Amino acid sequence: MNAAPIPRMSAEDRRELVLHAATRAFARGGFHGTSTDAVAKEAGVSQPYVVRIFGTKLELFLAVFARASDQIRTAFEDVLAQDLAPDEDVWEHLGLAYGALLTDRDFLQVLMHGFSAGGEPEIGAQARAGMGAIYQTLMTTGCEPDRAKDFIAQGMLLNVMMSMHAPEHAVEGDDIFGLTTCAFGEMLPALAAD
Amino acid sequence: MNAAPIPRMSAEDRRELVLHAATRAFARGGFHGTSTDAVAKEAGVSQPYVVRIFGTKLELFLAVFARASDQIRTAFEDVLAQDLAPDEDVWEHLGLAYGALLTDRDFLQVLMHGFSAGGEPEIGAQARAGMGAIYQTLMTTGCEPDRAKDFIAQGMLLNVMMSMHAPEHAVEGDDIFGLTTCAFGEMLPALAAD
DNA sequence: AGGCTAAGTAATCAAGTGATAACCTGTCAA
DNA sequence: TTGACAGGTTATCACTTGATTACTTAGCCT
Repeated sequence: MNAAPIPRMSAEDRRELVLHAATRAFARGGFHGTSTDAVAKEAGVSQPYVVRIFGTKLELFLAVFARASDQIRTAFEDVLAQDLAPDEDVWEHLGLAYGALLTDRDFLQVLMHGFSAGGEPEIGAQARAGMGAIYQTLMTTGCEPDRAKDFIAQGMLLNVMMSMHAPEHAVEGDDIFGLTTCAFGEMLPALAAD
Repeated sequence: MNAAPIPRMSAEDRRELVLHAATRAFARGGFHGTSTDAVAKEAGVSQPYVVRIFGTKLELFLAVFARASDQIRTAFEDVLAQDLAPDEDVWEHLGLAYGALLTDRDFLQVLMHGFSAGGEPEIGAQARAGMGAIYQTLMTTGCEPDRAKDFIAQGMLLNVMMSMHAPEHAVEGDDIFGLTTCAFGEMLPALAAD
C-alpha cells in the first residue's frame, strides 16, 4: 500500500529544472509580478525549496536573466561562426535567428522584464551587462556601431510588441495592425497561433 | 494654538495631483513593483484616498498610462502641425521631440512598464491601443509603414536603454558604452547628469 | 545492518498590500 | 444657525509573499 514512489534528483538537475520553470513563470509576470510560490508550482516543488536553492528571489531572477541573455548571445555567435556565401547578408541571418527565438517566447519576455526592472539596481547592472555582451557579439562582424544599433532597435521593437501580445491580437482594422504586420513580416502567422 | 491649516482642494485638482505623483511612482517600479501606499506618499495623501479616487490600483495605472501615451502622441502631433521648410527632415524633428521627452523620463518609463506588463490583459489592451495611436499619428506623414516602424524601433531602443539606466552608467570601456553613445548621440550628457 | 549525507517538505512568521468601513471637518446655501 | 455635502483621514482586515526552522526520508558507503 505504498504511495507513488517519490522521485529524487541530484541538486544540479533539480536546480536546472527549477531554472527552466522560473523562466516560464517570470516570462509571464516579470520580477515583481511573479511569486516564488508561482515558480514552485510551475516546477512541481515546494516553495521553500526554490528559495533555498537560490537564496533569494532576486538571485533566482538574476540567474534566469543571465541564462536568457546568454541564450540570445549564443544564438548570434552560432550564426557568426558559420561562414556564409559572399552574396549572403549576415544581418538577414541574424534576424532569422532572432525570429526563431521569438517563437520560444520565454527568453525574450524575460529579457524584456529584466530591462524594465532596471530600477532594481542589481537587475539594472545585469541588464546592462547582458545587452553589452550582445552588442559586442554583433560588433564582431566588423560593422559600424550604427548598424548594430539599428539591428538591436528592431529587436527591441519586436520584444515590446511581443510583450503587449500584439501578434495574438493582430486584427485588421486596429490602429496597430499595420505596425504589427510590418514589424513581424512573415513570421506573424507562427506567432499569432500562440 | 491651531495646527497648520489643512489645505483643501477640489476633487479634480487633487485627482490631477495624484495622477502626476503616480506617474513618478510607477515610473520607478512599474505596476507590480509600486504599492498604492508609495503613490500616496509621493502625493502627500493617505493611501485609502488614492484608491478611493481611482477605484483600484489597476485603474489608476491605466489612467497614468493613458496620460503618458497621450503625451507622446501629442508631442508628435505638434511637430507635424507646424509646416517646415521643404529642405528639413520631418523625422529629424520628430526624433528631437522624442529626445526632449526623454529628459522628463517619467512618461517614457511608464510607457515601458505598461508594455512589459502586457501580461495583465487590460494593460496589454491599452498598451496596444496607445502604440496604435502613436503609429497612426506617424503615418499621417504619408510615409511607408517601414519608415514609421524604424522610427518607433529607435524609440523603443532608447526606452529600453533608459530603463536599464544606461546613460547614468555610461562608462568608457564597458561593453555597452558604444551602444549607449551611438543610440543617444548628443543628448547623452543631458541624460547622464540625471 | 546501520548510520550518515543530501533531497525535499510541512509548519510557521513577520511584513507588506489592496481594499473597506467608519469617522471627522471645512465650507457653503438657505 | 444649521444642515448637508464633499474632501480627507484613521483604523482595520483578509490575504499574499519571501523567508526561516524544524522535521522527514531516500540512497549510498562501510
